[in-house]
Amino acid sequence: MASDKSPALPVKNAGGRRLQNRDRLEADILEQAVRVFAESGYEGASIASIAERAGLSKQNLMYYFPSKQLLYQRVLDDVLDDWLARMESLANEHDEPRDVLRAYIGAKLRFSREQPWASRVYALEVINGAPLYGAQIRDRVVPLLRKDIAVFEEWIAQGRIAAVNATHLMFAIWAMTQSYADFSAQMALVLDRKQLTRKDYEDAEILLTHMVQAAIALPAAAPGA
Amino acid sequence: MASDKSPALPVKNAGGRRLQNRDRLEADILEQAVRVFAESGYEGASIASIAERAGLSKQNLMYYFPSKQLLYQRVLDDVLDDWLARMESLANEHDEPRDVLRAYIGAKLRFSREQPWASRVYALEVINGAPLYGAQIRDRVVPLLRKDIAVFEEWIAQGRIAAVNATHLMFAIWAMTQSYADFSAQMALVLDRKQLTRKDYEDAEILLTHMVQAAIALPAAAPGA
DNA sequence: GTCTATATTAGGATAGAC
DNA sequence: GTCTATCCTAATATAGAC
Repeated sequence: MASDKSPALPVKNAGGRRLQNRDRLEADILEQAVRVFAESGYEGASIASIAERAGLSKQNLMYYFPSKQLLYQRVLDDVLDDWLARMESLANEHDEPRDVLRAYIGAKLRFSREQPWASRVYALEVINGAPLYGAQIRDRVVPLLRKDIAVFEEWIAQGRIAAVNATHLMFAIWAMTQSYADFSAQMALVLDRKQLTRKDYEDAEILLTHMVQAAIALPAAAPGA
Repeated sequence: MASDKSPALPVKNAGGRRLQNRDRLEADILEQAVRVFAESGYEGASIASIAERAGLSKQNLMYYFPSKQLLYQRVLDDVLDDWLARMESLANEHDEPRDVLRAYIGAKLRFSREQPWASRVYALEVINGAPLYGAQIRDRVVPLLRKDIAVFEEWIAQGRIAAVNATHLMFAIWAMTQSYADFSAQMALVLDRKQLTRKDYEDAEILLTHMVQAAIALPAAAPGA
């Protein structure tokens, strides 16, 4: 009975895990880390819970990621990499504003649906005032948003869309699409489901596209001009 | 210099504080608690940091709020009380849909501006899946949202607004207004300010009102109908 | 190069002093 | 009724074993 409560199970870790290469193991850790950080926030998340889900000891995890903060920043780096890769193909001079915006909303919504943990980790960091990742946001996200806003303003100057506040329009698009990851729990309660369905995302895309397109629609041109 | 590093300062607490009545002291604690929870999340917030800001020891704080979870729930209760008091005066059968929506957006934006910590604490809870407050959200928030959505649907049935998806329209309004508290850090970075100004909120209100009103505008009626 | 035993601090909570 | 000294667990991180 003395061995009954033996802590930390010196069970030798079965030997199989350690044979997979480092990259693979790091990927496993990061996959669990993004979920745990999304569920509890940076300070609430514990190395132990991440390690447990990834199937190794917390001390072992810290061999691969020497500190909690480094792990967290790596998680956010990956979140941004994924998001930027999806979004940068848009907002070119491109075709019609309507089509560009439809594609933009679709891509952002898809990210919320396919990577809800990533969206939430990012949102948590921003809500908390970006204490640990503000510099990266300033360097990698803000320039992109500014570039998109400049595109809107160009369209306005060319008379292709209505003269709305381009900055706040961008904020609105970001907020509406982001909320389908961040606020999905409340949405599911309103819709009386366990979680949002594919159909819900389709309905969302239709409404959001309609809202943005209605907002930028030029007033019906006076026929005689 | 030996006293230089004395921990915990057994300074007798000055005697003045304890003379104020319990209600006043609880209000002080709650005011600091909402800030700390907003900055660090539930698990990240520590009793010690809340107590320190409120000017008492953590053990003493726990005399007034016996557990962290009770303090947290009390904070969220107060957040909801404040929010509900501001919102329930709206969404009556009321005048024109345009005016009702303008007032609704204005009130929700004002809450984001005046009570950013309250908004953020609530948002953090929802993002984390509402593990500690889901029942209250279901009982107190969801019915209100459903009622508002039903009002939209009534308007649609009466042909007073365009036939949009009322549920997602409500989600969009919530997301856009909420984001001026939750994402203000990122917005400030984009706008290159330390924090959002009154003018920013005015610009926001104009754009959001325009977006929603454009979305619900009836297609230009055929003149001869 | 990979993993584990150990140190150290800070967390929430209780029992007891005033 | 109000506040404080103390307990115990769990957190991150390091030093050292294999």
